[in-house]
Amino acid sequence: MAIIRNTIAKKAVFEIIKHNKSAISQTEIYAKVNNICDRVTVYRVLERLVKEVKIHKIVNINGVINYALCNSCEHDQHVHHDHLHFSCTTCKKLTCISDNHIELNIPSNYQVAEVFLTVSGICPDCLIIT
Amino acid sequence: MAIIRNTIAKKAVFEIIKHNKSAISQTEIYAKVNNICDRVTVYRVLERLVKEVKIHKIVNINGVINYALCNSCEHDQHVHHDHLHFSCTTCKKLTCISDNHIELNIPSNYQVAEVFLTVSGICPDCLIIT
DNA sequence: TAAAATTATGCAACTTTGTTGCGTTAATAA
DNA sequence: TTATTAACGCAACAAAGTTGCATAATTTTA
Repeated sequence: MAIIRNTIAKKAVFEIIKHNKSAISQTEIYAKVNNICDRVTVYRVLERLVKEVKIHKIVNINGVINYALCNSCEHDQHVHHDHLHFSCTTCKKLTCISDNHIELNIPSNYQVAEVFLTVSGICPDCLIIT
Repeated sequence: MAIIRNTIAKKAVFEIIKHNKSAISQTEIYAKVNNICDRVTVYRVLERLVKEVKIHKIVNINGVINYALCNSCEHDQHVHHDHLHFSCTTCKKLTCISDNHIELNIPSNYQVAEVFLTVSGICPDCLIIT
């Protein structure tokens, strides 16, 4: 059984994700770590944090993978995250929106694991600029 | 005003997407065109088909962009596709599921454009194998 | 507390996916 | 049938992600 260590790089990456108001990509995270570690390390740290369920992956509408720790699921460890993600087409930011319980109508021969609900459009910040 | 031509490559790509039972990626499409055209051409054809609203893009839960013409929206040209996509974690296939009208609860300061609803899990084909 | 074990890192090299420029080919309209 | 120009192929490039391996750092244990 592998013991996961709490290294400097891991702490830094986690803090960046924690304090970022929207979900953030590997590229953006690497730009923020200020060369305290290698590009590859960021990938490996993210992988470990996901495995530990400290953060989770969210795919943007353009296919970019973002990482976030969602406020709405901080209190419990549910695998099911049926909250909503807002993907801004202007600034490309991905934001977590409060819980949105939805009723699904999926054929019984499909085994559902997770529900991903993403809405595209323009976020409040970008609407102000316009 | 540019006139869009109906070329051999375009017809081939369209046929592949049309006859594939699940959404398909550029890589998979290129593998199927059997060298009738270049890799770059597939990218450009897909771009044109999306612009013509003959096919549309769907992002898989792992960030892979897939293309499909959804049965549920063949009859009308609605920009809003609020049907559901099932993303199989075993075979990685992305399938369109029948319409699933959902009620959303999004703050009024967000301007909604499109709704993307993707469910991950195991598809019927993979369940049989297990 | 020093040595052994093992987790994590850096670096280099590589793969995959997607993009761009430009000269050439081919589809369509006249 | 020719002229126009959209579409293509090719080469080169860029971005994103992965892998192998030697080294560094941390933890265990003796």
